[in-house]
Amino acid sequence: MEFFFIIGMDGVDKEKVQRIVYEMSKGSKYFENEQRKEALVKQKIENMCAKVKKLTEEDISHFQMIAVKRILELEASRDLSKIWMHIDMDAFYAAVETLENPSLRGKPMAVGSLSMISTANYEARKFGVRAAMPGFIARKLCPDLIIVPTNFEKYAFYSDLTRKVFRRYDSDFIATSLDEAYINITEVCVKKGVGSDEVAAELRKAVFEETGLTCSAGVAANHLLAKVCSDVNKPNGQFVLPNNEKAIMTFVSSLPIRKIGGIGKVTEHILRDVLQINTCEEMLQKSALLCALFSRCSSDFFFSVGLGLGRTDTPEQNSRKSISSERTFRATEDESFLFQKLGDIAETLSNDMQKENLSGRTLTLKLKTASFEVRTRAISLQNFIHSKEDILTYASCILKEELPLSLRLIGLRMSQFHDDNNGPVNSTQKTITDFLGLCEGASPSAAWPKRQDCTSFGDKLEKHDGFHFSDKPNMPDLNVGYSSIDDKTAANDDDNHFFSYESHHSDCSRTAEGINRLNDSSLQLMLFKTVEGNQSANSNEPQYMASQKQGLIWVDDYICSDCGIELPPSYIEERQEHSDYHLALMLQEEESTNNRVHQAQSSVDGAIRVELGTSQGREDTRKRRKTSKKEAKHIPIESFFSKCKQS
DNA sequence: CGCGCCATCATTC
DNA sequence: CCTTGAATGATGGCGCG
Repeated sequence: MEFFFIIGMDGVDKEKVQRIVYEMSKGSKYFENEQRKEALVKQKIENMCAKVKKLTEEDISHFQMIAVKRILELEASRDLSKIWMHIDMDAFYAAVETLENPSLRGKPMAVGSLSMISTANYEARKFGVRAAMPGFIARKLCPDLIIVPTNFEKYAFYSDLTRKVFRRYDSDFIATSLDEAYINITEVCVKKGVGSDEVAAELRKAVFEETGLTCSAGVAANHLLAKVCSDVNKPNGQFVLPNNEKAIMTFVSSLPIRKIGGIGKVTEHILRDVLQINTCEEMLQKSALLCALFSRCSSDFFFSVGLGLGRTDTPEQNSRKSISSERTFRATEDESFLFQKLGDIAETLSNDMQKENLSGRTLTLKLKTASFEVRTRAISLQNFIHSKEDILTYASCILKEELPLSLRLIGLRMSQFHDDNNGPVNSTQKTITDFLGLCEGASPSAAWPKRQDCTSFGDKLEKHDGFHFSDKPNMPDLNVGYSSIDDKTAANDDDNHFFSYESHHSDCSRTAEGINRLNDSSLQLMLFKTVEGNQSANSNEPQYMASQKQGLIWVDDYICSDCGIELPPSYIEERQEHSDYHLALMLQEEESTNNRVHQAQSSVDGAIRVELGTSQGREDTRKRRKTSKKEAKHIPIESFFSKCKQS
């Protein structure tokens, strides 16, 4: 298992780097978790392979027809009329630190901490030090490494300087982070009557003169390609991909899929191992299979990649959809410590929300256990909250349900905003006409995960909701929707510190009154409790469960006798969970037939969770549900947070 | 069935 | 000092009207 792909780094002893990373990692809880996740990906890949094998000739020709049709549609939407430039600052944080402390120049150095590196300069990269690598491993790779703590104000300051330059070329340029931006230079090229290569060189020169920092530029017909191009001659270089189809197709034909924004480690792995897709070109060659295996949205994205299509428009500014705060600490079970942390997080979250005058009605608690397993629990309220007290009241309520547990991270996220200034929920909503306009502009999304606007198309104007967009697999057009994740530094100068803009929940104290306002969701929580109470009174149930566990049969040591799901013998835990699931279902049925009020049914979750809570460690309930029914295909992939970055 | 809601996963910097 | 923090979107299950 490798944590980092060592890409294009001449002079790096890859073998040695990998060995050291492995030595440092193996045996740790983190490592175990990574292995667990890897196994799940492998399983998913096997399932998909099986699915491919089962496809008949007819199936394939059927999908082939669909694929060809969609590819033609996409091709027809190609827009070569714009010239986009993507700018990526070189080792930005490290470069800024070096600028302010020239003694660092020429020495291997990284920005971050011993637990995590944000950016490494090029000297450090020679040793294999990378962003997203923990500092203690980086030190092992490069004992002389200087690690400088992050200082975001500095970076924001220099980022602003670069943006002043960008603005001169495109007043509507799109900043995607402190160190990256998309700039539409179509007009500038025309006005100055020069080629895009000259414009790029000029802009980079201006950036250097006004900031002392170097950057790399990529020029192409759309965002997706421009971004790839800016990486080609990094650092301090540029690459122009001419706006003609031939050049684009040639470029794309040998391009490894991993270079594309939106295709990460897992997707790369799946595409390679299931369909032998390594280059973007092969996305088109395997189009029928892609159609067969992936959703419309995903397969269309893959085809776009194969065609070298991407966004060509400047989306209107998207407003924030959620705000969150989280903290990692040494794993502990100490509840008073955990609740104190929760309070801290609630406070920073509340402060952050006040800065932007936000109020939300969905609160999500995020936990990471000592074994690196991530769980989230959310509640939606009827009213909008923003005060520390309110947040803490509800958050504590959810957290209690999960304890006891050894945790290494707690996080809180608020979403479903009510913005004071703009009236209820998201006024910057697109109208249907806007949506169609976007579609006519054609371009499929530059990044894969963009179907948000399709959804709001179906919605009424105000309905837009932040956290989750339900699915419409059969929307007429894929598309578009863009998250211009601008930094907090951008434009939030509203110094309105209204503590009570909605009188009825402004100064609610965290105890009595807070609890009184508990609504539906909190009611559900209460229900959990009720069930739990019943259960613990019923003390013979655990044994009953234990005896039943052996009752379930794995046909051919592989297939569940009850629902047909396939789980290899080596998946001991998963099997255990699976039988627990059936058991919980049974108990559930028993209970509901035994006069149980419909309330109990509506909290299946709670019931299942509680039962399992006593039979063994608390496990996730969703997984069980997922494995129910015919849904044997998708064992969920766990997320990786180790990255494969090069910049 | 469509929608709201929840949980998990993937991705990015 | 032993694997970050913030944000977004996709996907999919479940319950409800």
